[in-house]
Amino acid sequence: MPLDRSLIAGLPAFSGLEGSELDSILAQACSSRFPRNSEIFGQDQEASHFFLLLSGHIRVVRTTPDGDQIIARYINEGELFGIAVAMGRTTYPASAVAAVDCVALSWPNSTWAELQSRAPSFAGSAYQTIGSRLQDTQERVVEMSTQQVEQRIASAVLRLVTQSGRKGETGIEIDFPISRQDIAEMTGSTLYTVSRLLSAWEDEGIVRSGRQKITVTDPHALMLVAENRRRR
Amino acid sequence: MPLDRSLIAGLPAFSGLEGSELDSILAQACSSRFPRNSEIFGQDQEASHFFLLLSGHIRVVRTTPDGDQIIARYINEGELFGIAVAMGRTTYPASAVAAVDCVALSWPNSTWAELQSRAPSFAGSAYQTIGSRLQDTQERVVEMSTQQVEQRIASAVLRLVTQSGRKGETGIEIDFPISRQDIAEMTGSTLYTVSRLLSAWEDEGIVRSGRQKITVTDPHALMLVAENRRRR
DNA sequence: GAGGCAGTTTGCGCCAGCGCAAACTCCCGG
DNA sequence: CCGGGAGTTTGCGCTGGCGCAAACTGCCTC
Repeated sequence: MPLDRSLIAGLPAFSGLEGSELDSILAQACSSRFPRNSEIFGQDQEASHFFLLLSGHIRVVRTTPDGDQIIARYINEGELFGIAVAMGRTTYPASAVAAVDCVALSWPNSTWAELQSRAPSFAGSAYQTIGSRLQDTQERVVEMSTQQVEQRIASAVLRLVTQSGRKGETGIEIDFPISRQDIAEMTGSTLYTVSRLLSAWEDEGIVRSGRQKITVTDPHALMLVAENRRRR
Repeated sequence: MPLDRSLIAGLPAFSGLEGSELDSILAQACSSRFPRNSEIFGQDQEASHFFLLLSGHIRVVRTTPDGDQIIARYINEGELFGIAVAMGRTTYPASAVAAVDCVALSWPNSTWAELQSRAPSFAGSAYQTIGSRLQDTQERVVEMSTQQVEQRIASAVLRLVTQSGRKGETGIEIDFPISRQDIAEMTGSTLYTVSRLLSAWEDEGIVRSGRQKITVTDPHALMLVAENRRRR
């Protein structure tokens, strides 16, 4: 089945391209479904494709030699991922796992060079993506170096909520299942500490949370926690 | 004074370029001296130029709103830095300070687009630089999340020694002045802890260290420390 | 609707690493 | 050669956050 250009026309990665360009880019792409918890590519695997997430949420995970896992980031709808080719890498530096059922476009890496010359604005947006991920990661290093666990966890939850939030009954909720363990792996802490803090915040009326679910009821108060300015 | 192409001909960033191309790239560049401890550009400053370090060592520093400093990385001879333009940024995300007297080439950002089309392999190497910095930074996040302070500091010293090492009398030494505080800012620890560990390692015969100076006498033993495999 | 499993909560004890304070040492400039 | 300041060392006490263990809870399957 042919892919419709309306799938991608609105995305920033494709802004400034002609409709006909879009069609020819799409002609080389392939659309796939990835069920929840399936692996889209694995760490250190030969990089063969790059991807664009059409719908769903993806967890990017790095695993250390002795089995510790770290969540590098979550990918949201409309974002590029697996763009090892744009960094001149031949393997994926982390694995990508569908946090919910996902649909993604993929292109063989061999199309990168041609795409870059035919649609430089597309390549440019890939480079910008990498640049902003470098910024985010640096920011994370700064947080881990200077802030204590409570602030880091508050920041992480805020980021999740603003980037992947959905309006719910009582506040903004993270719109994919996320466990205490996941938050721990994003913040360099432990599932126990995350659980204790979420409980404490719930007592203060800042969040409501349950099994793989977090709703922020008072974002402003959570910002104060993240900045270590909350009065207790 | 005209710049000689031999300055840059050997650098990976310029591999695969004609001599005449080199000359025309150099014609747009400007060479500057930066005395030790001077600032080359400041964090959040409008990005006007990108740079190539010809000689010396540069410290890239991020400062938080409440005054904490983090060393993001050190730049060695032959490396690009300040390439905000390649990431589509308009400001420098960190400041750059000369760790020793330095000489660097600089180009106005306005030359980037032209350079990219005339010497795509040069631009490509800039993108690769950004990609590998992203990898390094992710690696640092993983270390900070999973390893304890002693291992992180050992890894940091090893990295400094392999990237900026110089053979000395009794071992390999870091060839620019570096304080306990600097190491603390690279590893998310404190100058006290760094000092204590260096003292302990000195007792074990792994390093020798003094004022702003570190010499690794037994790199293999230090690797064991970094991997948490040393027998005590 | 009855398990059962995956995820969560909470008590408890512990220790790695922080951070102050004070002393020390080395280097540099005059 | 002397003085001062920057960088370093070390003792000491404290505590944030870890990590085990055990109980609990809610969801999904059969």
